[in-house]
Amino acid sequence: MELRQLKYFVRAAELLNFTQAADDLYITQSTLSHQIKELETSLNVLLFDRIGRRVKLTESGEIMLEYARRTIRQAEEAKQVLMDLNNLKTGKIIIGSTYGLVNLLLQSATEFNEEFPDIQIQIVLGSTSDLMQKIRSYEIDCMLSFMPSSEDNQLDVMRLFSANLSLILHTSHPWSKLKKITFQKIAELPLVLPSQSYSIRNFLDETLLKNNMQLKAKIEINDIHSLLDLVNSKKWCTILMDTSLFHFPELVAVPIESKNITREATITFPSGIYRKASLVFFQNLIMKKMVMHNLV
Amino acid sequence: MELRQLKYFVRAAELLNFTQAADDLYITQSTLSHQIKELETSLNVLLFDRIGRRVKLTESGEIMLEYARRTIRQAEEAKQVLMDLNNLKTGKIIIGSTYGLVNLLLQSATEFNEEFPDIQIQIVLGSTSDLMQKIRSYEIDCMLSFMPSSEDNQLDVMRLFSANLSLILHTSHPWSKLKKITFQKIAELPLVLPSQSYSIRNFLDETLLKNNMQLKAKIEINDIHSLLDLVNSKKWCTILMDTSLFHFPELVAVPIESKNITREATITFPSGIYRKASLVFFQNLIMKKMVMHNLV
DNA sequence: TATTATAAATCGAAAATTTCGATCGTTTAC
DNA sequence: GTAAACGATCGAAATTTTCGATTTATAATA
Repeated sequence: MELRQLKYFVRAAELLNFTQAADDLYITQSTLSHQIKELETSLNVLLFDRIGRRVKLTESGEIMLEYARRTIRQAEEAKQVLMDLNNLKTGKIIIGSTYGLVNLLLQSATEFNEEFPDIQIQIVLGSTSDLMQKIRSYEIDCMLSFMPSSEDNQLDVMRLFSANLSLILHTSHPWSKLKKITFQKIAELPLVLPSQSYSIRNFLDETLLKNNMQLKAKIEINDIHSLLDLVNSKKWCTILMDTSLFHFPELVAVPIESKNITREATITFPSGIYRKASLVFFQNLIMKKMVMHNLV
Repeated sequence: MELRQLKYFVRAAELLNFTQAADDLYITQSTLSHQIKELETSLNVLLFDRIGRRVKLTESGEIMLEYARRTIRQAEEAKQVLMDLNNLKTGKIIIGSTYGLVNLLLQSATEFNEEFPDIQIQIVLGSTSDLMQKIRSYEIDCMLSFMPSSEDNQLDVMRLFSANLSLILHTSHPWSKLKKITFQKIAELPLVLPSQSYSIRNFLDETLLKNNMQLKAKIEINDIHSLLDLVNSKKWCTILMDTSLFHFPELVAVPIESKNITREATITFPSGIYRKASLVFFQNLIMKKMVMHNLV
């Protein structure tokens, strides 16, 4: 058993397709096939069921996948600790985010880069559940998301700030000074809404359902920035979390009058494993930003 | 970085002598030298200080040693879990013991072998501190010892039974029916004592010191069984924990009247890591034996 | 049902890596 | 000052890994 073989195995187990996995690993399919077999021989166990031309993990394979990841992780942690020890500010951090928080993330990423110009920041957008799965398999270092405080003790979830479902208006709009607003009133306005691919949209739809309300969007769009551009043009309004307004000084958020319009933004790490220096810095950066914006 | 290199590194770090380590690993010194250098290159860090013809670990090396062991351990755990899953009752368990408990261990070993004839039992005798160090570096699977309940949360210590410092006599001796006896009285008897290499002897000496007492042994011997043979010949007495009497039906233990004559026998595992099926069986065996002998 | 496309296994050769044995250069011990 | 001990280095040998081509089996399609 060698780390190389474990890495090959993990990728093959993830893709369940030797050809693709081999491409991904920049080796040939024959090499992968051979090395998997070698690993199986050394463990004296079959890791894959070869059913015809397709493969699936055996029970042993499922278990081995977990241990293989842990072993690789342990080795990478060793390397990272040594790098931190030597104050080597190089490498990469991979940060997951839901669409609703990518705005916040991008700002922090810029500041991060000023401190660590040689550390690459890789951003992975996805749904909360996508990202949680990636955290578990160590594919991302941390994630930003709106999340119901989960009881999973494999995850280290920290609260960042509360966000309220709000009507987003241009300051020139007569209602922009309101302290709050009802769904009934909103129904009168020309609405642009984010498309279903955003979790905010699901949250809005659920909230409407609970309130026995309906809202029809005149326009749907799958890019928050473009959406806000539209609102900025004074012709439209939208509904977003009030914290999505970074960089639009002429827009205001009016909280909606209803129950359960609050969501908690969180940053999540896999728990119990070494947190590299750069990642700790990133975490502090994000949290400091929260304080600065009085969002806490 | 490969597991092979980590294994080479760990052995070299333990022996701090490449030539010896290479012998131990059944490779040549040149191979070891080369592979260590390869590892250092891949980590971009020096693991050893080469001072003249001698080597010592760098700070990075010390840290790496810990991570290397963890990584190797994780890989071996994977293998073990798969073996357990397939009900493969083969392999090896390595059990540490202090001299005072090896008697108990040997009995259990015999029973263990009846259940798992294909699992090799390797017994490592040593002092409590020796063994604790070996537990920490995963050299032994568990250990039997008398131990003051340690607060180390890296160790999983379980109590087996209490043992009292006792005078050991032949049943024919007039004092053999006594319920207890003082050190003053014992001083009148012809004593054989275990030599300083046994922890029981240290414990006895400390207890005497606390009681402002002295005892002179006529004979000292570094083998408990031979010592008991002498006592069995009716000419001698000795002082041991009362639980050391297995297999000598004609000997009795008379507890000594004094404070702090009790020690707790314990079985200790490294905590938080997978315990293979055979080891769990061994643990149950030992604990069941305790119940059977009413030692709990 | 025959045909085609897909995917893993297998085989032999090439490439790369690991290992070895011999030797070199220091350092330590006597 | 000499000999022994030890790690580094070098080139060659052995082993392992990788590759490309081919085979085999299966699923999809005509």
